[in-house]
Amino acid sequence: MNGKKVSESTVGRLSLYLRLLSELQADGVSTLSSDALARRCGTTAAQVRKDLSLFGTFGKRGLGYSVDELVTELRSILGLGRRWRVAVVGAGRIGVALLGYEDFRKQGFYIEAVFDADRTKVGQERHGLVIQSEDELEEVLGGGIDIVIVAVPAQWAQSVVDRVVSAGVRGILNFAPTKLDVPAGVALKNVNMAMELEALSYALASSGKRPRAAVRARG
Amino acid sequence: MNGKKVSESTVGRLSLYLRLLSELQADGVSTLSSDALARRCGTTAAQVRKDLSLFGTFGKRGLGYSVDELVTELRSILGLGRRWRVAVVGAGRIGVALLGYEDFRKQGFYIEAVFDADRTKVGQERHGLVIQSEDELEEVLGGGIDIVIVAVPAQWAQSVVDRVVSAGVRGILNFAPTKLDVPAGVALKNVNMAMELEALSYALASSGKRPRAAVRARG
DNA sequence: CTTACTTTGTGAACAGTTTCACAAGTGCTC
DNA sequence: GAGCACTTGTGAAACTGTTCACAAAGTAAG
Repeated sequence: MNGKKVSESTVGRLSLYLRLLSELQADGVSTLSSDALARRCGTTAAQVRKDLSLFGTFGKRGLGYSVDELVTELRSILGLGRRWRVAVVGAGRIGVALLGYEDFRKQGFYIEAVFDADRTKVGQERHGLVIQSEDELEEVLGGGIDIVIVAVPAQWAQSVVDRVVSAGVRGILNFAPTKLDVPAGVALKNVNMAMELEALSYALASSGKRPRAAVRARG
Repeated sequence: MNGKKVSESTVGRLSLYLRLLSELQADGVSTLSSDALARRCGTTAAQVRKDLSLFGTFGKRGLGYSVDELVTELRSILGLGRRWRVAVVGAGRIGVALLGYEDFRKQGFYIEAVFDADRTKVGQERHGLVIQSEDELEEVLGGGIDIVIVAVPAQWAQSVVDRVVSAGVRGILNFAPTKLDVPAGVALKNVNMAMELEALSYALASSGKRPRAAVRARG
């Protein structure tokens, strides 16, 4: 492994590679070229090789990559070799939908707590978890939660994030449609569905005006 | 407006600007400099001006931008001056959660139909919409649906997309954690929550090893 | 009207990412 | 083991997106 910096897009592609390789592994495929992987991920062979080369030398010339080995390496690179303890703040529609999302658990992300500010919800059960009061946020998060998913209305998101950060959490996934500030050293990712719809709106509206404005998102 | 190409990141920022400006407009702010806007959006003044300059000349030198005017312009640029007719395919947890998401409707995205392959769900009501059979997909979509949100399990997503595209829909928002192919001329956007979590995992895992690996997502 | 100050719009410089192109390594066959 | 077909890893080139820096244009005050 060399010490070059790794871009966000590279990390995104690594996730994609891993997902695909896991499927192939289940299908019993043992070896794969960068070209075959690239084709299935909608990228190029050179891109695949560059991405992987940031972390080491995993391929065999003339042969390609061992699927098993690459799955192992990618899981290690992405930090998926361990159990990540996750909490959800906000037991609204989105927050609750995430509680039951099996894909998270499959990759080692275990949702262990869910909070809501609404006293009438506190104590109720959702997908096997009892909704806790936001008053208990600091106490519970301090017990070793790694990642918090923020699914509260936009106007409260920043204050929730501030509390979460001061409770020592260093990874945040934000679903509130607003820009959040976190101190350096805290990783923040945003899922903004309204923004994606607006991007579609833009693509559709402008493709009507300009002759060729096809937009294809990566992976 | 000049004919330069507009990057995905620019479009994303335009959404952000619009959201912020709408808030300021509600607060009665009438005028704003690129620097003030940039600061609130986590970008730079030059970036704001470059983004806007792709579409026209909206500012007044020495003064800044009129909030009202810019809101109008951005809505027009993003194609938000109209009602977009949306359908959701997949009435699972995520699909149903989206039906009740008020933010969509606020920006002009109206969810008018929801489909599921599960016969036992068909006919049931969710958030005021009756779940329809996927057999009716082509017929209903042909009635003028602009955008389809795909919220089905990954292994069925591609076949749903193929049907949706051949029904004439040209905008797709995909929540299935898989890479989809669409023909040129169809706009596809992906929301991949598992991938975002993996990016957090990467950031957290590697910040433990390397001295300074703070990751701050834009927006 | 003139001066001082503010802010835009944009060409040019810079930085980051992707693609190209090819030497070097590997397996297979004869 | 020599020749052939294939594929990797990577420096260099091309491309894309961001930041800089400044002329031009506007406001405000005296």
